[in-house]
Amino acid sequence: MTTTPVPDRRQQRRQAKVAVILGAAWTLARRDGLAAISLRDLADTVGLRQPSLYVYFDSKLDLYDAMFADGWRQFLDCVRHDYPSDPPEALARFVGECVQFSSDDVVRHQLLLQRTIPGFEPSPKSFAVAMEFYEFGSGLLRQAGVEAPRDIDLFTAIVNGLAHQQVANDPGGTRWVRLADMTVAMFLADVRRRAKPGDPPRTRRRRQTA
Amino acid sequence: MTTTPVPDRRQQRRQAKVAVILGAAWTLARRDGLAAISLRDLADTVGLRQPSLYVYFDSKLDLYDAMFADGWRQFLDCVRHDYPSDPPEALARFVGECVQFSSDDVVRHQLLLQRTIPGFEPSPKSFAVAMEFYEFGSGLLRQAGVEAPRDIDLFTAIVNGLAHQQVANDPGGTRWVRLADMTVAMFLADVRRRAKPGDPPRTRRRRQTA
DNA sequence: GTCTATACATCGATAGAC
DNA sequence: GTCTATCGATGTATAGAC
Repeated sequence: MTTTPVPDRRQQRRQAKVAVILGAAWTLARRDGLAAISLRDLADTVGLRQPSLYVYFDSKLDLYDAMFADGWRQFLDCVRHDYPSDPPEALARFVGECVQFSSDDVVRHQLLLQRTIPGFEPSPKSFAVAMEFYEFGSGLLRQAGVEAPRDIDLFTAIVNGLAHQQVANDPGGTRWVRLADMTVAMFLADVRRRAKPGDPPRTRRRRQTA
Repeated sequence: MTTTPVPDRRQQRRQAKVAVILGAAWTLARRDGLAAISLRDLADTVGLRQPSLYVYFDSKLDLYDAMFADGWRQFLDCVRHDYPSDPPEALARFVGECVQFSSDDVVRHQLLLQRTIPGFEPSPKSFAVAMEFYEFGSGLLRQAGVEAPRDIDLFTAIVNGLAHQQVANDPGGTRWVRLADMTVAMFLADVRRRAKPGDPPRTRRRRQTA
């Protein structure tokens, strides 16, 4: 969505080529490691010479930035669907899919959730995609009755922890994915337990749009 | 502990120099990023020429391996002390210190707990130090009545999650460190709740030595 | 052990022709 | 937009003097 009312053909061709390059970059990253991507390898893969990549990306860090946004879009596409009407059930489903998503691609998980590339900082535009994901997850949490910042912090830590352990110790498997339901139940029970004394009526906000 | 009964002076001098180099390597890693360490920079810092580093390390990956073992030793030194006699209390203290330790040095946390350096795999000797830490933590867990592999998996995920969020979103702060007590209480309550029906008498093992 | 010197392959990045 | 040519820096490694 730029300000151009009719995105012309060149822009479309360009974006299509960018998508091809990004796909090749992910493949190379999975093969050699995220930090070990070679721009010459990448150029070869897509039938270009190395300097020609600079037509599409200002630098290698700019390539990482595009991959960062691309990865969070994949994440959003993965979890944005219909959920069970029962909020706790929906939350458990969401957590399981998050952990599975990380497990499915280790280097993607590294780029999105760990900060390991020296000098890389996501641009505001790319970071906005990550925030969109965060807002979506916050909506599911809210519907399950979780709104305190402290509880949200704890929740993000738990989900990240499951994903991290899955990626680090059982990549491609389901050892921690399988703990999602049990973990969400533990978390929600604890939130309710701590909210019991007094139990002030929660301030209902307007429903989320996501 | 080598097989040499009396480690001679040269070995001591050598190990002292290795320690100096490692210290400089950590400093450079904190400044430039873990993957961005330059062996020429490192040599300059300790008053050596680049080829001379090869007297102490076989390669750059071998340097990372030494840093890996060094970091886990630091971790062990940090958490190996007297603990409250109450096991849940001890466990909470332990978790808080783990998260704080990660928060204190982001690149150290990256090297020890994330696998981000392409091609780096800890040697068996270095990995043994990490296992020693794991055994120590398992001992504290066992004393708190946690022995099921599933519960241990969940616990490691939770601790890692707190540490990761602390490092990624509030480096050097205490935002997730402060959640340690509450989180351990939540975890132990859930373990007890799930163990309630039947409650088979736990097989008591001999007390840990650590 | 440490140095000088050198070699090689690879990397990100830039200049300028077409 | 794509290319050739080139740059400086890097990691790795070796030879040989002291």
